[in-house]
Amino acid sequence: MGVARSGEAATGREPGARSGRRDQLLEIAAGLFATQGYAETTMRDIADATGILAGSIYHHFSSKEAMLDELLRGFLVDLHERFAAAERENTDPQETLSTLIRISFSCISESPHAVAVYQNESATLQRQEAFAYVGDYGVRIERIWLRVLTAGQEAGVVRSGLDVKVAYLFMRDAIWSAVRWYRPGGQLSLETVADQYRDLLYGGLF
Amino acid sequence: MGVARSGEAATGREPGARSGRRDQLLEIAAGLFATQGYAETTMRDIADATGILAGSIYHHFSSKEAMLDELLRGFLVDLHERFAAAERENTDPQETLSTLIRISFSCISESPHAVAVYQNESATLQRQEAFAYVGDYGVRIERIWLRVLTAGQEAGVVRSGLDVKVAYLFMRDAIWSAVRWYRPGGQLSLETVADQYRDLLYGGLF
Amino acid sequence: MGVARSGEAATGREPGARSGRRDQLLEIAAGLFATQGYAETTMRDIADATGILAGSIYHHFSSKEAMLDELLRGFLVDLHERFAAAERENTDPQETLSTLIRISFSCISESPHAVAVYQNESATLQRQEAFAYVGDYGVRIERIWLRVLTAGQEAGVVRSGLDVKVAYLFMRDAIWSAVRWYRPGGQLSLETVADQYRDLLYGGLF
Amino acid sequence: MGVARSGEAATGREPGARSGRRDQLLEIAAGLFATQGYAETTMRDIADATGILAGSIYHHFSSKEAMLDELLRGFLVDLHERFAAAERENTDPQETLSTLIRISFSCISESPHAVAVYQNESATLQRQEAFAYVGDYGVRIERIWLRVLTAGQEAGVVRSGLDVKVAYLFMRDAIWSAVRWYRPGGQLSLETVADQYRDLLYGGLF
DNA sequence: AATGAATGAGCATTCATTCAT
DNA sequence: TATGAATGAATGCTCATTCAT
Repeated sequence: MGVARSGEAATGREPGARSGRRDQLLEIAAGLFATQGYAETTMRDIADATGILAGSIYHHFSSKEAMLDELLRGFLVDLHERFAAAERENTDPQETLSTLIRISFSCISESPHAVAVYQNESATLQRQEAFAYVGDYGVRIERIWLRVLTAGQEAGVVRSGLDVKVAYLFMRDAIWSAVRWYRPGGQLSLETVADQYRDLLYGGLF
Repeated sequence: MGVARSGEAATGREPGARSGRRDQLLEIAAGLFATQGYAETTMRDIADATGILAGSIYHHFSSKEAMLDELLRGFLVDLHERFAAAERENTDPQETLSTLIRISFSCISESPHAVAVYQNESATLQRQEAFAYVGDYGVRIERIWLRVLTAGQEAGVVRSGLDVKVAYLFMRDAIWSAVRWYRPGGQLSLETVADQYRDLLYGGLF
Repeated sequence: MGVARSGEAATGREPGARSGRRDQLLEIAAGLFATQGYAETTMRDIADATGILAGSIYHHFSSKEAMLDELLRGFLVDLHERFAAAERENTDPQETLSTLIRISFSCISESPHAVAVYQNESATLQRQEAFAYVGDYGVRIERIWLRVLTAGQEAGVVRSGLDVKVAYLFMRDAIWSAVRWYRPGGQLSLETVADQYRDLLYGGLF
Repeated sequence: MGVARSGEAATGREPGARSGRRDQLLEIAAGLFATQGYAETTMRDIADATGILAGSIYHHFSSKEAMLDELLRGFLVDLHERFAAAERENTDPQETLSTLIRISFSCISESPHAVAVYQNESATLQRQEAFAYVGDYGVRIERIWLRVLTAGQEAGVVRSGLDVKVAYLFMRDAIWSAVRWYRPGGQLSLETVADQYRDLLYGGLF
């Protein structure tokens, strides 16, 4: 978009804009993958939306799968890191849980496309060897949540009758599914949704 | 459909198995659509799994789309009817809500494939004219839940601070998403899950 | 045409109605071949129009090609016989020519479907070994016309400057093409058309 | 179309050959459509004859129908324009008629494939919405001929007893059908045929 | 005679990918 | 970097034909 090609100061690209086309392609692809589905999105769709020809994408990405991989891996690495940091830096289970929920909604807000793609495609993807890491990260993230929930139960702040695994799945699905209907700029602000969700979860959990 | 041909008793076909191939095909297709995705499932996949040739499917269904249509329409008509009946026959909002939740889990138990397909494909499908009814039924079902939640709020049993629309989406997503991970015959019985979900929702709602 | 198969008497079928379904099928097929084209007409089209299932046609005809064959062969045998008789029974070239033209229009009137099929498909068909006879009859018929035209030229009634081959093709195409636009029961009666054509041809020929 | 790429002179491409493959494909397709029929010609036939794979055709044409459309539209637009110009630029009816006939034979000589396809497929095509223009051009062309014939009748050079519509159909069919048997380089030159046809028509008309 | 299920070959079309320019 | 022509495998679908009932 508006890439000044002629010479661009002899590749003296300003930091932050980095490899323009590459980022642009990945962003556009993410949007299409999220709304149409990965399989339903063709390289031509991506190319058309970017204003180049399909074959030219291969100068930036080795395959369509590589685009999906980069998108998901970036998202999962970041998400896991943020969750892990939250667990590391907090001691109070209830506080930690609040942070995990807040991080989740931040992600929906910041990378809705990646979240949607993860929601829609991860089940199918995990069966492919190349995307086994998607399942791995899912497990690692689940373990964090389970540890926090268990700690909460031991601290007596989370209901003792609860199966923490069920509670985790319940929370995970409720929260992440919001990406499917949440439209930024719509009637509801993400904060409002996040607050209501927290109340609903807390009322049920504690 | 369900034509009882003379001699059916003679061939010892149990009632319910009815028009063999057609039902078999739809069931197999449903399973594949649910696990691989509609677009990712080829007519050959379905045919192979059934033990016939791809072209032969067209003796029973006019197109791949027709199979999806029959699957979704049957599911939605039935689901809507059960929800509508629950609203019609109950007066107490909390009781009604319990029934709606119970029906939802029944559906997940009885037609997991249809539920999964609906979960995974409805967003994409609604943009197609031929599947506009998918969105229509979604709206009708939402209205039922919203009426029940509002009635609950007016009766003072549902928290007054709650945005019923947000609460509905929260419940809907949490419940229906269970189809993605629930495996019949696994560690958790559906009843256990349903009970825990009801408790989590009630704790949050009331 | 009108082949009396053994057993016809046994079934007590009134003469003239003969083997009902078979004739009916061939007639319906002829109509469809004529209007949609042979390749574009499916066995299902024919079956639907007849009120039976496609597979059932094979109780009457061994193949789709067999239907076309029977249609064309019957037409060509009959046409050739009539032309040959006209040549045999007439002595005056101009009289004979008139008869040939009259026979042609009779055919268009009596078997418009067969004429149309012959017009539309003969070129493609002649390349197939099984339909080589179509070309053969074409040649035989052409020879009759050429003999009559040559006799007319020798008798001094047909213009001497004329290349009889060109004249024949001119006449043949003009006359038979009428089947493409002539609609019985329309504004023009076949007689009117035939008269005008004869005048146009005579004016040009003599 | 006709994009003069830099280096075209360098590659020594003669002007008129222009965008090689596309033109080549359309020409080859035209030949196959004309001799085998449109429906009977497969994309593989065209691709094989061109020396590429069937799928590659779609790089140049969006569909098989698009090829037919381009062929017919180009032919009809050109033919109509030439007929219209002839009517516009001539005052004497007999002279105009001569020109129309001459133009027709020119077309047969220059674009025999397009003429043949039009002859063979137009009847079937007109029923399809996308090819309605084929019928429209047919009507427009007919109107030109009818106006000229009528003017000739009023000027007293065309026989008064003639139904001009019948005369037109007679002429049209006789002339255009020649494409079916005329082979350039055969015994008869097109000029010879055209001359004989003109004489035959004039003898009949005037 | 007719049905209806099935076959197997073929068709137009799509699409990720490659590569010379 | 980008183009555009080409590939080759796959996809949904059609259709003449067969055959047990």
